[in-house]
Amino acid sequence: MDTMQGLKRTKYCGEFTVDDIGKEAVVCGWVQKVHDKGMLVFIDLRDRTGILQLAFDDQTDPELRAKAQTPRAEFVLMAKGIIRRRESVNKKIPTGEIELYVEDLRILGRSATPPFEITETTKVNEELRLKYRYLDLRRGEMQRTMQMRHKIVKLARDYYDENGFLEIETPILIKSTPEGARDYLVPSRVQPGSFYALPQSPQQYKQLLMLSGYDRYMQVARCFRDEDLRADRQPEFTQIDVEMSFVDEDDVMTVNEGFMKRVFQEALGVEVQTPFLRMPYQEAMDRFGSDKPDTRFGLELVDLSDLLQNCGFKVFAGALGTGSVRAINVKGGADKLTRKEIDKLVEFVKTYRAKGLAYTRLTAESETSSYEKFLSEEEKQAIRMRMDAQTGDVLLIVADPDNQTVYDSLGALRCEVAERLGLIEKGVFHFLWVTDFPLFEYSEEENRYVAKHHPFTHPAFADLDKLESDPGACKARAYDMVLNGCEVGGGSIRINDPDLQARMFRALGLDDATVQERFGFLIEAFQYGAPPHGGMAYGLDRLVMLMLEKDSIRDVIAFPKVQNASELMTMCPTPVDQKSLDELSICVTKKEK
RNA sequence: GGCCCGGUAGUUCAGUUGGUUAGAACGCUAGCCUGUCACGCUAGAGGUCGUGGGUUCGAGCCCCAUCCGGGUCGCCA
Repeated sequence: MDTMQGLKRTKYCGEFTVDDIGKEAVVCGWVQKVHDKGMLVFIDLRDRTGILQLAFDDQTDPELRAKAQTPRAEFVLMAKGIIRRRESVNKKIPTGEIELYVEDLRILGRSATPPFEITETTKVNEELRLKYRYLDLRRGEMQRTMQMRHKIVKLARDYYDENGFLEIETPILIKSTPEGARDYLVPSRVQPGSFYALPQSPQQYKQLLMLSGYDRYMQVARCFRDEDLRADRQPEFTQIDVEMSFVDEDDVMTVNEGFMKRVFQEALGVEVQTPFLRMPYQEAMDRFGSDKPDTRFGLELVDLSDLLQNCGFKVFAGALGTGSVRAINVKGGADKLTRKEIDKLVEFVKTYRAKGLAYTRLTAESETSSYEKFLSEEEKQAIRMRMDAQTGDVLLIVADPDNQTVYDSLGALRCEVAERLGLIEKGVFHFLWVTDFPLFEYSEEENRYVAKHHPFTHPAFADLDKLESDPGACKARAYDMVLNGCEVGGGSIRINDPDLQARMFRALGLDDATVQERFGFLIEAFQYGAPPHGGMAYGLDRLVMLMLEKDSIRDVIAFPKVQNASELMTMCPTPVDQKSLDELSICVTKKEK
């Protein structure tokens, strides 16, 4: 192998243009492809900017030409020569009109045959890509993704800086508070039996920073949650975390709409209209069956409950009272939604606990329905009228005594149908705020109310007197930023009154001792002049994923984890040796495998 | 923890009703080639069909278990 002694790179491969013709140049990179024609040798050299062709011909010193025939894919080369115009142009690449006519070639690194070809087009199993992530990251698509991610983070820092925000780092080793998601725990060596937690978010620290008078804070913050993974969820992820003092909802929303406008403009060249639509939670549920509605298409939910008060059909009648009967009309969907397709949708809604899916399919030839025969002519007509049912339409109905089940199943169904029917336009970005969330939700598992957002969320002013008497009816001063059916960010105005915070903890069923043990420092801090404050946090990974229209969050993270929370390259987590465990006073009782 | 999908050369895949020696393309190796760029030509190597068990005269194919990966429900203040 050679050294790079005496050579210094002049420019990246992709930066050369016809203006460089005649100039001497030194380039370095990885071998994309060798075209060995015997007397003519071409090597495509790749770096993070693109590809430049190295050329050797019959005028080249035979020894050098022979050397040029030895590199294989992914060898690391450095070459000195003269940029010249190509005899035959390759219109497919930006540097296709020029080449480097090589005078000095150095082989700086050899490569084994890679487990997969590193090209733009080769399809490779993700499992293999992740095992060899360092090779996968060489691909142009990943290079562009990482560069875009960098740009978005830089825009965040620039934007918030220009608006008076300070980036302040908060600790990674923090106190464990078992409210909410599971914590990742870190054992303390010097205090046997005690543990730190990794932060699920910098929530409490950023609130304390407001109390300390920093007024506007932001952080690109790594967060950890020990919960099961999804296509859009990783156990460690990055938040753009923002907090402001002396603000209300409008202030937080306005400054963050500004960030979206800026980042979409500068990173993607997309104009985002502000202010965003604001939609109360209940409206989002009633119209879209979701608190993060995808507003890029219609298929809105329609409540049929009032039409079926005296209905003889048990499935519908049984849903009334505690629940409801709701439907979507798939306009003109009858050709695509065949009986067989509808059967699949029936199975689909069952995953959301719906017991079934009633349908009416109206084609020019026939009208088929799973339920109309159980209804009176008046009821049937009333439904069709309300749904604006016409020939070519398909009505899909879910009835359930639990409203949440109706919302969940129909909300997911409308997205599924839109996907199958191709109703979702590419390259469009629909933002909205969902507001007026419930403050609490009832946990069947814990048999008590739990905070829907987190326990520091300020209740709506109108509901302050209902905190104890009717917690289920209390609204929160919380807001989620929703983009194309995905929650990209969320936040709230926080409680700054220690008495109100204490009432909140009591409403959550936490006794004084527990509150003191878990949140004592916070309550105490709030005795010392806490300003009104609020903020929000973005899921950076999700934002990047949506901006680049990727299907998986793993595609925008350099070294992601797979579904069982392990990393396929290093194979962590791994058992540790007994000595390490002893040092930490840890005894492992259950060993897997 | 539940449900669904997948696992066959290095890679991406095909493999009929269970039937002889498991195929293709790309990649790889060797040789040839004076403008290639999805180069071309000639020759060649390469397989524990994820793993274990079972059914059968016979299993890549059927059954059971298990591992790995993906999607999803629960979970994710």
